[in-house]
Amino acid sequence: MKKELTKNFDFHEAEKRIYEYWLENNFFHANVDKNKKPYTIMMPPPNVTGVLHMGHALDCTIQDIIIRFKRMQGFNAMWLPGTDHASISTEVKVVNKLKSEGIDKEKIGREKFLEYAFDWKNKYCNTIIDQIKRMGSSCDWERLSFTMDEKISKAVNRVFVNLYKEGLIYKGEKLINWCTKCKTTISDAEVNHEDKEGFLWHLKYPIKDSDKFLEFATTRPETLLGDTAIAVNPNDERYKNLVGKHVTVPFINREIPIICDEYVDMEYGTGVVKITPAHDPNDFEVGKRHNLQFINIFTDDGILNENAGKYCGLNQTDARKKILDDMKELGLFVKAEAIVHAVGTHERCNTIIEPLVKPQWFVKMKDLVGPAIDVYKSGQLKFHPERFGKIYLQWLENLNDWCISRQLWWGHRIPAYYCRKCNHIMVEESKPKICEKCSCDNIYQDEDVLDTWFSSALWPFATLSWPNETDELNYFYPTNALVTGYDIILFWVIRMVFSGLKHTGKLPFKDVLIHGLIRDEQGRKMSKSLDNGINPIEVIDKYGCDVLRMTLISGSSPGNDLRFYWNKLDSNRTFINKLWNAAKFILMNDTPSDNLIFEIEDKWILSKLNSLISKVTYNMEKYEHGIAFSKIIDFIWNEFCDWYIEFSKPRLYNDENKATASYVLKFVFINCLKLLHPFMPFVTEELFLSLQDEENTIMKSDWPIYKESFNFIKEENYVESIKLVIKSVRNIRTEMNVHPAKRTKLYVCVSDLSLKNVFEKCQSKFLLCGVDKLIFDKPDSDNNVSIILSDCVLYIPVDELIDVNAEMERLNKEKTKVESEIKRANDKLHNKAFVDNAPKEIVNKEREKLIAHEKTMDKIIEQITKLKGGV
RNA sequence: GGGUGUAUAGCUCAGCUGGGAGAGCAUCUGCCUUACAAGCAGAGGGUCAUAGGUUCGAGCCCUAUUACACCCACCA
Repeated sequence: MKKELTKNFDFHEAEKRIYEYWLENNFFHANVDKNKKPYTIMMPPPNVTGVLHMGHALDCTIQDIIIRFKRMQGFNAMWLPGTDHASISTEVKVVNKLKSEGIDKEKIGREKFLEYAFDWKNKYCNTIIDQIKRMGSSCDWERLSFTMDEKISKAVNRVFVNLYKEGLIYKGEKLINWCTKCKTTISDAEVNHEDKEGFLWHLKYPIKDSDKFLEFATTRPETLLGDTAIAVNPNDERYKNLVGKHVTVPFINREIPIICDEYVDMEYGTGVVKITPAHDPNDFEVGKRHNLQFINIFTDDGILNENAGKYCGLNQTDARKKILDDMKELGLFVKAEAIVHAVGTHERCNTIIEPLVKPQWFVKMKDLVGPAIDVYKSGQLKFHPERFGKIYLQWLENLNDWCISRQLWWGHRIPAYYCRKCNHIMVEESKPKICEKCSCDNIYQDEDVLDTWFSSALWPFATLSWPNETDELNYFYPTNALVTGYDIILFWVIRMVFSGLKHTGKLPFKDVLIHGLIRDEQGRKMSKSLDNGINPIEVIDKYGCDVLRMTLISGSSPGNDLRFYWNKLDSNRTFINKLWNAAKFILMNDTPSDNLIFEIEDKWILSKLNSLISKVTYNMEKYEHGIAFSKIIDFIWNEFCDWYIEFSKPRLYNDENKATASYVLKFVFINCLKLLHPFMPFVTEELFLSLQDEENTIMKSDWPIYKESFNFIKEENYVESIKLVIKSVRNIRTEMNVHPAKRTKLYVCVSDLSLKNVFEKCQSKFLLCGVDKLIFDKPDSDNNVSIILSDCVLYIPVDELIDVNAEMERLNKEKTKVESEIKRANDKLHNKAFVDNAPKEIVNKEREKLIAHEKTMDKIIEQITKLKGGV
């Protein structure tokens, strides 16, 4: 006898114990094994900025489902976990924390600051790892990585040096996005464009050697202090005669030329644009084309600098106000027009981005994007759902050079070294001892660190010790699938693809599985500011990990956002309970296997299980987890529990071929547990262990396989007929308010002899509808309610006299229903086009339906005639 | 300005290759039947956003429209 199960599943105790058991036995670890096919997933490393949220829980759940599925299928499955240093995000948090303790980053200096940052990292990293474990994730903890690990730093340096030597990384003075709050550059991808209400100011400059003015429009009047030209469209007749002349910028009395450039839109504003090459991306380009001067008027804090003359020291808002006032005073103000325009802000702190010209490091994208586009177009790289491929492509085709230097401390310091004496730049993996040009030893390293995504881009191979040609790298790389949210396709997926192709010559993964975001009950994004985020651990504490995982998977489809309902958790919990109780029932009736003789319901459920296995496997392979999962639930609840277990009871209790019933119960249930295991690892493991004689983890059991020999079509049909009779009788009894406990006889008129035999043999099954005796004959008395099915007529005897009129009415209603069915089928079959064009199976199916309905109709009419005779 | 997604039962959402509209929750009715009341049995509830088109046949494919959401973009 196996161990008894408690009343309910105690997930608190079990989850802890089972996870320990898995760890102790090293089930998650995968070694290089050339006899087995590898299956690899690299976990998108969560940022060490804080605790994990529901989105991570979804991410982990999907990956764990895939990896457990593949492991059971016999792959050498390896899921590598890790965390990301998240350069700017973490640095901002650490700076704030220090600030609250009265510590100033600049005062303590780089090294001390990094100590604090590592403390922070260690703290959150541990929390994150605990969270991932609580989610049941079967990742290979021995391979846990962090983006600032030595091996990854080594890869980062190697990549930087290689790209530099190939000319794909360069240092250049370009207009970059500057965050005046974080005091660092950021990449284009980190800039959000928000529509904001503002004004289009119409101002004018005096034209030199003339008493006329040139009117222009601008959204940023304060930048006029950095103007070095004013531009019109070359085709604009209005201003043709002015081109080549000069205007004077007031306050600083700078004379600037009137130039023409295609970029100017004649229709917009006055068709005249002031050009501030140092503070606007378009103006920057114009400035380069026309060799204009670049005058920076801002400090790194966004305050006007000494180039701003008397406005020096003012912030932008004050400067704007003052300049507009002064322009009015000078009579140079025309009007203000209210407009809505896009303003770039930093996605992390919402500060308005200031475009500035600064020397920074860039990755030249032109040569790198090509291969990344090719792998998609040739079908090597696949997105699920497919539509995300379009987004991938759209982004790749519009990429500008990637600004990778950041004026921060937390991150990979740029491996560029400068000679103090001759300013020579050396890019090397480690610090050169002497300057290769002047041989002096006065050398210092670039102060900046790299964009955090520079290292994430190398994640799939850097974690396996690239550039070392390790066995691990050759075996586990390229990986198989990448699972992530749609919000980081640009930041991460694209960069991993071109980096993988460039540095390893291989596509880092073939399948990209994109999931949606988790929203709150009202459909809002979960965010700190709304304080509507839910910690997955809170849910796990309350409901258990399996319930959380079910909730994240069921009723969702790939790529679509998902609302998080507490309500949904309750309904999922009931399934665990159902499963638990089914197991209890099976254990209670466990009988040693004997000579197995399968009865029709055994064959029916085995056959059903067989097709379930095939369908579920198909959906799993296509990453359709929600569909696969609901099919399993449906089978367990609505076929196995509701019917098979009920069918088995008379056999078990009366010892009629009990051994076979017990065997089939266990066999089917264990297969269900296996199918369920990727979704709900804990409860399935607990039950699997309880049902086995030996301790044998479900994790390493074989994924069920479809078997042709388990197809029992005939038996499936017989049992479906029995079910139909039972359902029909139940329906009538309820309609007639017959107490469920009341037992009746059932008269059955069935013409098909083999079906009659089946019914005869299965008498006990009809207890499920309160029938304790079948009589294969017409009843003597007329006091019956009749049920007409296509292959049989049933009569339920009633005690009281039946209301003939009511019974007539009921039969007539049935008749109308069947009539309309017959009409529908007839219309279809008389439609020559349908018969000629539709596939044969469809037409045949329609014919069969018609015949069945006609049979039913005959019987209904017969019954009605009989009733009429009685009246 | 360009692009993508969503619109199906009161609510939240599934619907795989085009072949009689589904689930969970909620509602109504009856049952504490020896695995399970976190349960069982039964029932009601839908013009699949709108208008066209393709097809023998459309929730699904095509075109247009409407509403909502998101992404990209330098119009000063």
